[in-house]
Order: sequence, then structure tokens, then C-alpha cells
Amino acid sequence: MLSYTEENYLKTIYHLSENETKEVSTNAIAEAVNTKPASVSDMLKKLAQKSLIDYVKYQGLSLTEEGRVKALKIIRKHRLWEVFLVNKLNFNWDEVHEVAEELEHIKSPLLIKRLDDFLGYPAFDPHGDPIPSEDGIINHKVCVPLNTLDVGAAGVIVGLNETASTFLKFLDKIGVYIGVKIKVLDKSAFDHSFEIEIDQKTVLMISNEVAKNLNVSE
Amino acid sequence: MLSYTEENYLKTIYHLSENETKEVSTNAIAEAVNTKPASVSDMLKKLAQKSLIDYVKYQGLSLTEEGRVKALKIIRKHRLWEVFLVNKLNFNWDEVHEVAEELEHIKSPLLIKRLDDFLGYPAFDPHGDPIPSEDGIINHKVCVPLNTLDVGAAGVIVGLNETASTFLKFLDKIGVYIGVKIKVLDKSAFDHSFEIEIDQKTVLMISNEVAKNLNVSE
DNA sequence: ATTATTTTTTAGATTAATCTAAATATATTT
DNA sequence: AAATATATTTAGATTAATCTAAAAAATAAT
Repeated sequence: MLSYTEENYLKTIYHLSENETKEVSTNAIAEAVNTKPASVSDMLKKLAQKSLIDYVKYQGLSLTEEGRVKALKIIRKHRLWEVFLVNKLNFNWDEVHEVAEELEHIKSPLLIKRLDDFLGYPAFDPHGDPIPSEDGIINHKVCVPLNTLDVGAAGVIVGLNETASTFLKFLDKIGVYIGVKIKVLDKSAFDHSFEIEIDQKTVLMISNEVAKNLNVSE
Repeated sequence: MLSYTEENYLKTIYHLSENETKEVSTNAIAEAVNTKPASVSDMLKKLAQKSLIDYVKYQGLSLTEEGRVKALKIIRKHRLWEVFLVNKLNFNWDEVHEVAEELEHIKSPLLIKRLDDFLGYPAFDPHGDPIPSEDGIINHKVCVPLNTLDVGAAGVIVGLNETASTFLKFLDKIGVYIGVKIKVLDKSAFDHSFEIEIDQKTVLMISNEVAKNLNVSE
């Protein structure tokens, strides 16, 4: 049985090893769980002792298979709750994260089973992130960041590399959502911004920073 | 902001002052929150200091208005979640308590507002207990324990004085649920057991112990 | 009204998670 | 390769919630 805190560390380590190309560092974990590196060192010892991570001090760490499965169970819960909040309780996609951070720690396998049934076995959360299966299988969508597309290329927005509330609200404003069709009309050589067409209607400019955070498929 | 533990103490104190006629005792709280009296003494000091209870050592305690409102907010959340679990996720009424004990601590007013909307503003939980309003108003149903009825009296089951899983499963088995019509056909002078008619169909015997735990209205 | 019993509280430890400050490794410069 | 900078870990405290054992107060019994 894992504590609330241990669960948060595991989840964080999973996300850091997913997203970053570099090693998972003590400092990065500290920043992510909003604590000090010294506290992280202590926790790493504990997680290693519970064989949830492989850890040699000063040499970095990685999740064991057991740790990975535990992490994915938490992420599964988090994402299922996000779907519930958006699809059933009419939350906006920028309002769900903090609440799901709490709900993900509720310890009832039956609850999650029933919630999954109730939601109709969703494969993706409201931000387009894949929902791991009960036994820890996760299907990453094949996609590329919008800023790697050439002029003339078209596709569908399938995911985001950033879920800050400000970013999500901005996307609401410009009419970008998961599943919308987009097409690259032009690229500026000056600031690398993009002119895109959204939903076969709107045409507008987005910065490279925005383009980088939109994942496109097809 | 209250801790998980403080919330549990408050809720427990509320329930003990509701149900019991006697004063709320340190020992009773200890038993209910599954800890030792020494720990309760410590916590009482803390709650008093936060002006959630009135407390004079060795002389007993009671909730302040602020404490009562806080307690009722937790109970509101608990009962709304129970309705959700039974009405939406198909839990049986004997399966919801433990999960709701965790869910009641999720700290999001928006979540509870939306959940309440989604459930259609229920007034009672699956066991017939009233759901306090947002501002801490609670409507106790006027009702009497079945064992106080006379032969020939009839009514509707509106609540329970016991929610142990074994009791709830027993009620399932004999076809008793909240809202069912019952009528007292006979009382045994020997063991004070009751012969009752359920739902204008079934006739069966129930012990006084069972009768005592069924609340009837009308 | 004393004595005995029960209840409640204090004193002093313990555990999980955290912190600051200091020490130790590792990585980067020059 | 030595010097500097950065990252990580240890040492020693702190806080919330708990515990056991002992002390104090209240209640019950003789």
C-alpha cells in the first residue's frame, strides 16, 4: 500500500522519464512535486527499498516494472476522472487538473472499474492523452508537433504538449480542440510563426511556441 | 483549511452528538475514529484552538456553529457521493460507505456543485439519510422506529438506524428498501418480534432488533 | 465520606514527510 | 589535471498524528 505522497512521486517520475530525453534528476523531481532536493533524496531511498525504482545514489534512477505499473494505475485514474469531469459534470478542460490530482488517489478498484464502464471505456482524456489500461498498457498516438509540418500539410489535432490553464483557454478562444482539422497555409521565416486554417473555416496566425505544443496526426 | 484527520474528527463528533443522548465522550470519539483516547485529547485541544469545538478539559465538548457547518459540509459531500455511486455507478447500498469516506475529503466546491446538479439535487442518500444543503441546513424526516408501531399500523420505510453491510444485505434479501410500504400484522409477546407485510405482498417475521433499526413514516 | 473504578489528560517517544545547512559527488571550465 | 560550479546526499530539526505508560480528575461503590 502506497501513501499519497509516494503515489505522487511515482507518477512524477513516470512523467519525467516520458517527456524528457535526459535522465530523471533529483532536482527535476523536487521542482515537480514542489519540494526540496533533500526531501527527494529521502523519498528515493524509500521507493528503492520498496523496489519501485532502481536507484544508485548520485547515479540517477528509473522505475522498476512494478513501479511503472503502479504509476500507470494512478495516471489511469487521473485521466478517467478528467473524462468524467468534462463529459459528465461539464467542467471545461482547463478546470479538471487540480481536482483530478486529488481524485486519482482514491483507493477503490471497483470504483475505477465502474467509472470506466459508466464513461464507455474512453481511450483518451480531454487533452488527448491516452488512458492506460487496467494492466498498465498505454498506446501513444503517432503524431508530430505542428511546428514540424511543411506549408500545405494538413491533419488533425490529437494532443497537447502543455496543459496550463492559460494555454487551454487560449485554444478555446481560437477554436482549437482535440479532433479539429488544421492545415498549414504559411510559415514566417522571420519568427517561425504559422498561418493555419482551423476547422476548414478560420484562418489565423499562431506563434511557433503555440505550434510546438500542438500535436498533429494524419 | 482542515486536514483529512481534522475533518474526520469533526464529522465523528457531529454524528455522536446527533445519535447519542449522552454527552460526546473522549472514549466514544476514540472508538469511532479508531484511535486511542490520548490521541483524541490532543486533537480536541487543536480543534478547540481553531474554535471548531467548545471544550473544557474533563468537562466534555460540543461543536461550535462554525464546527457544525464544517461537519455538515463533509456529510453533504459523503451523501452526495453515495447517491452518485448507487444511482450512476450501480453500486449496491452496502458497498458505498468506505469509498464515500475517501471521496468526502476532496476539496472542490465546484465539484460538489456540479455533482449535485448532475444528480438532480437529491434530498436523501441511498440509506434514507438527509443531505444537508450547501449552507448547512439539514431536514430530519419525521419518523419512528418500526418496533414502536402497533399491530395494524402501516407506513413507509424512510430510513435506517444501522448501515452495516450485513444488515443492508439482509434487507436486500427480504425485499426492504427505502420507500417500500410495510404493515404490522402481529407482534410476539414472547421475543417482541414482528410479523410484517412488505410491499403489499410478502409476509414475514423480523426480530425486534431489525424492527428497531427500520424507521417508518406516515 | 472514603475507597475503588473509570475516564481523561499529560509526558515522552515514534513515524512520515518535510526543512535548512553542511558535506560529498559529479560535471564543467580553464 | 586542478579549480570551480552544480547536483546530490547526509545530518539534525520540525510538524502532524499517533502511541504507551503514568498522572490527574470525575464517577461510582461501599
